[in-house]
Amino acid sequence: MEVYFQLINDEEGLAKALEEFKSEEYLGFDTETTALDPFDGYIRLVQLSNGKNTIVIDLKPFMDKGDIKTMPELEGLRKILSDEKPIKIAHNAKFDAKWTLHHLGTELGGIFDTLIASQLIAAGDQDRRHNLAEVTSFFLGTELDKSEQVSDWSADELSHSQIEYAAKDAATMVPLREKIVEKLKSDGLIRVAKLEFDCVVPIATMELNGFYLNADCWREQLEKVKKEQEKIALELQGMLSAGVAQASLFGVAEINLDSKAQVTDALKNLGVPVPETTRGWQLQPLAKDYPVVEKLLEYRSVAKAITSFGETILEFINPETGRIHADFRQIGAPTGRFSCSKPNVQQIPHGEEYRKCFRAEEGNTLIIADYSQIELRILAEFSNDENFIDAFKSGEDFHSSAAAQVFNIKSEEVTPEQRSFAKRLNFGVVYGIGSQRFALMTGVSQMEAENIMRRYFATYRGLDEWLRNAGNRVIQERNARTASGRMMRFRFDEDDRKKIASAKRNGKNMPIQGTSADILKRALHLLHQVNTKTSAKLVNIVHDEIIVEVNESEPEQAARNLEQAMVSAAEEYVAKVPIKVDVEISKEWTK
DNA sequence: GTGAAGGGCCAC
DNA sequence: AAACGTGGCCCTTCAC
Repeated sequence: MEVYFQLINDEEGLAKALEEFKSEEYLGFDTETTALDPFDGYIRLVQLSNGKNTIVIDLKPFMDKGDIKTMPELEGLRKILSDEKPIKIAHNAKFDAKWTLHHLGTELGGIFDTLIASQLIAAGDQDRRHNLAEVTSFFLGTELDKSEQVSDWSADELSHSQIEYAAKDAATMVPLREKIVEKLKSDGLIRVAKLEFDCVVPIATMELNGFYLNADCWREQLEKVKKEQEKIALELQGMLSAGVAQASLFGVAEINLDSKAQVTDALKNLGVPVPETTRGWQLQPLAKDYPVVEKLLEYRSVAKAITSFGETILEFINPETGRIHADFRQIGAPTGRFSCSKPNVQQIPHGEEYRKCFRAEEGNTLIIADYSQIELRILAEFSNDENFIDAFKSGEDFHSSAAAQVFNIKSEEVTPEQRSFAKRLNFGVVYGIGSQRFALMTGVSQMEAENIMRRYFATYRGLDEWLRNAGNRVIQERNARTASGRMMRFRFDEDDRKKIASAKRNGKNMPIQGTSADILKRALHLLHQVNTKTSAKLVNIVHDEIIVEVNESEPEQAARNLEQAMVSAAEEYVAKVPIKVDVEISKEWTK
């Protein structure tokens, strides 16, 4: 592909080019930066293209003159980027949004993200890749040379090849969007695409904001936990080696407690009926009969917290901001959920000793808000089940209400055991639990488990029917959808019973889990609109939870704003069931 | 040494 | 025989 492009490095050239571009509906948009992290480098090039003409703006000469965040010479550029129109077409717009926000002081407005669109269309197909070269090849059938991507963008003089590469990336965006839009339309993905695009800037902003972790607090807690781990390790070592001591001529044999093979051997030597795997839920039932198993589970839960989050999490504290700027993937799962890494702040253990180290900075406070039972409310909405909906409408403890209905007794007569059955089933049905698993987790016999499940589904006929239909539907259609139209595709052979069973479970779970993700994303958009007018800063999200940091002088208003955004978002998708959001104002990430 | 696979546990 | 959905990250093991 030949591209007509123009290198711009002064005010006059920029003004002239932008004059031509500002009335366009769409512009291809890209940046070249000297680093991947906006805290580590600067923006070298900004490229804009209407498909016919492409401009490559070299920011270096502007930077040499002063602060590019405020200089009047760049006002036109900042405006075209922040305006809703023209819509900027970018691949992984979060990246460019972070850089323009941090270095140009400009919040990107009007986004079409070809990466997100490609992921929506692939709908969970693991074989598809979504880098720009692959996406271009898939939708346009043309090859894109990315060899200059990692070249030195800080050189005084950029090579012709570098500039041409930069121009091509932006120019490709315009025809690429046209092809992608066709596919979004034919797949019924326009609404969800809009939902996702609206979410890009809130997430970019959140990543720049970061989440404050108090390092001293963390180290202190770590010391305590390490001591505890050593103690438990020693005890476990003693209990396990009792079984192999006879085999060792030298007395006590050392067992690597982190080795599944060695631990399994040792357990067998002690006469423990070790199941196929030694995963927690398999071992749990044995814990009450075998103290060594209980000790092992204790060791593993302590060890996990140390190994996974130990010292390494401190390395993620940015020296400039003193905060953790984790990496969020907007479509991390095919259900639409976010995933998070480096570090995964969606996976911090619940224990207060860990969470209390995540807090507001001096002078601020946190607002912690989470949806109450959002997935079950979505299931109630979808299934239209009168009893299930009533249990929510009553406003009482949901699991108790459910237990009362299932066991046909008064709420006040529900025993803790009955509530526990109901609770586990309520959660389990969302995943397509089977009676075997239910029996194992509750400790009742298989037959008893089947009985309880039969009662449960007899109470909630509508729910039962919806789940069956969802399972059948996915086999017919080979896809499942959420309320926003988000899609997940399934591939299986007619006779592959395992895959079919798995697809059925997915067909039940994906619409629920995915609609919950839709709602959270919608809430982030609504929240962002009001946050920009206040000091409130989004700092973390965990699937059904949003955490905002705000000046301690005005937490009540921020809390109301957050709750309002979350409730409104959910009500766009859930109408028959009340939505409940629990809000806490706290200095620390604890409840 | 490095990298991938397997197994395990954390979050929701 | 029978698996309860989505992720990330750790450790061990094993191949090169």
